[in-house]
Amino acid sequence: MIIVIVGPTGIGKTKLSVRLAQEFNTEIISGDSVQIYKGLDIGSGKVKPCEQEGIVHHLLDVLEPTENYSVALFQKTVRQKIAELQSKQKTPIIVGGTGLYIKSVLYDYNFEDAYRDEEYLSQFENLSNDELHQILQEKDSSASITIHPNNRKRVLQAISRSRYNKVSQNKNKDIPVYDFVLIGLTQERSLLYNRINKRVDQMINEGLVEEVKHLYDQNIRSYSVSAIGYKELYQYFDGEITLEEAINLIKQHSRNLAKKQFTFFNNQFDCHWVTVNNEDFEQTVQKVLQIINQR
RNA sequence: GGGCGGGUAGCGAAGUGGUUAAACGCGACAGACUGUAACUCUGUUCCUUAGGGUUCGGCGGUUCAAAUCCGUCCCCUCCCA
Repeated sequence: MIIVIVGPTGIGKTKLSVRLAQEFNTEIISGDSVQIYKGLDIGSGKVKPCEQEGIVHHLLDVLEPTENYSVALFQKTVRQKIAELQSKQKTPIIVGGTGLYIKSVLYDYNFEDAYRDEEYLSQFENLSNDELHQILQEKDSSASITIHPNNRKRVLQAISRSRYNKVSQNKNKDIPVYDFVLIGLTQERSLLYNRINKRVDQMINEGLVEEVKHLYDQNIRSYSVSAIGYKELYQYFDGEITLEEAINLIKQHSRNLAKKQFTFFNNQFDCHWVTVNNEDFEQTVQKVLQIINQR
């Protein structure tokens, strides 16, 4: 069995996962697309060494900020980690907020044959969104239904994919490939938003500005630093906005992210939702343990 | 006290007599989701018992018709005293 913890940013996934890992004497696999990067610590909400309680954490700090990451890579490495842990008779705990990444591990997503072929796609450069969508409809009608014509990036991606897969892969997205318990942490929206705002202030106090300055000074302009907490401070260092504006934007973008995460987990997963009790976190832990032990 | 500019939906901001609750942006809410997913994209957003009803600082007026014209009062920015 695999234990999976999902939920919006700032809800307490990290804290819960460490407690569970202690309880089950196991290790944690991060399901986060930003914490994978070295040097993006405070802003990504990465577990601090002092919070780890000696628990082994996988998939943190494995990429340089200049490297690219992808769902396919995530799926591959996490599936390897799962196999490793299971061969040691350990229950893998996957924790994170990147919905698609986690879903691609647990369900039958196949990335093997399909990748974005820029050279092939270059021939479509001058076509309009609607023309592109028309092409997709011919190549993969089921994909064309879920992708809006204006979503050019995904339309192109799907066209590229259809080159290698005659039949759309979308139909496999709800076929599980593991035995897992899926716990979703939740909380009243206004409470969570409050927590998020405070957490951002805390990040600033812990030295987020310095952390980002360090990346900025190395002239890192890769995709990694377009993450929330980084892109806003880059704007500040570029002199486009004030520090105060940057902080407010980080808060707002974090709230927007939490909202989007709720949407994904609510509609793409069938979670056991657990409402987090901030005053008595142990109560939350017990609720989660109860759900896991019912399996 | 005098002069200028201005007060438009949660906020910002178009509109300056007549296809219209009022462009657009932001925010908020809801949603889609197989390769940058902390991405990309979509819908709704005055009230409504869905028949309608009330809006563009307040009040009054002109007009068949006003956010748009006139009068008056209130508030704000800037300038002169």
